[in-house]
Amino acid sequence: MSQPSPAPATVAGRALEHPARERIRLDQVLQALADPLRLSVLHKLAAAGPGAELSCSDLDLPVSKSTSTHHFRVLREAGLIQQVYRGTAKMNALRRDDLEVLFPGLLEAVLAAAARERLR
Amino acid sequence: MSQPSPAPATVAGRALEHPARERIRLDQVLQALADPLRLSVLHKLAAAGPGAELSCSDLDLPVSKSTSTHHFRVLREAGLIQQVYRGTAKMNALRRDDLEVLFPGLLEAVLAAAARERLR
DNA sequence: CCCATCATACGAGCACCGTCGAACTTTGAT
DNA sequence: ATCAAAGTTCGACGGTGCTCGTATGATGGG
Repeated sequence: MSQPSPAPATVAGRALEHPARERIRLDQVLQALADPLRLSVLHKLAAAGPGAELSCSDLDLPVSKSTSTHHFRVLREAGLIQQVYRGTAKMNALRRDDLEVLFPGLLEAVLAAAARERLR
Repeated sequence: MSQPSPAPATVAGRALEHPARERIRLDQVLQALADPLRLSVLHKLAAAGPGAELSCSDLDLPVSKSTSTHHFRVLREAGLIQQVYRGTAKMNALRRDDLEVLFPGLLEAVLAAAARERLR
């Protein structure tokens, strides 16, 4: 039953818990969005193009590593990003499709709003 | 004791502080949205039609009066709602236009997302 | 094999948030 | 003038969130 990892070939690391699409909760998503640091992570991921993968250190947050880990976990558990181990690095990607199916236009609107505010 | 309140001519009550459109901050908006209770307030206001005014008690939140006051203030200070005294009641209305100018599609997307999740 | 690198876990501190009850103010009606 | 209704203010309490430092674990290269 609970032995689902017959070594997924692609990646050697430990598994990371992601909420299935149907389990993504709006409250959690909004909560995750309501932090400037996390918003900046989403912006950078979006700006890197669709399907782009950036490592945690690539994103270069102005906080300690433990704090960084904390924010990435919040984003992952809210269902906003997908994380995958690649060597010693952990790669992050936006869950654009899942979010678009669940809450059409939401991510776009928020990112656009952030971009717009940046230009004031 | 301090202020005899020189009668603002428009309406009998004293004035309430609202952020001007240009002073509305996205972080504050998202923070305000990230609470189920406040989200439900916005939903009810939106459902009441454009320009609709509902009193605080009309919205009938499942919390004490002081808590209710707190949430309405958060919404007002974030720039999401406009409040006006009308007799003993305080009327609330969505700031649709201002929000649409600042962050096009954002409010719609959030409300639609909430509605969609309600149907799961 | 050892080590540097990337990230996690844990505990702690601190601030903020959501909640309440009680006392008060303002307004309109009896 | 008195009273009831609608909100506000205040202080308090508990929970949660953001932050850090230190110690720990996994990975890949020399």
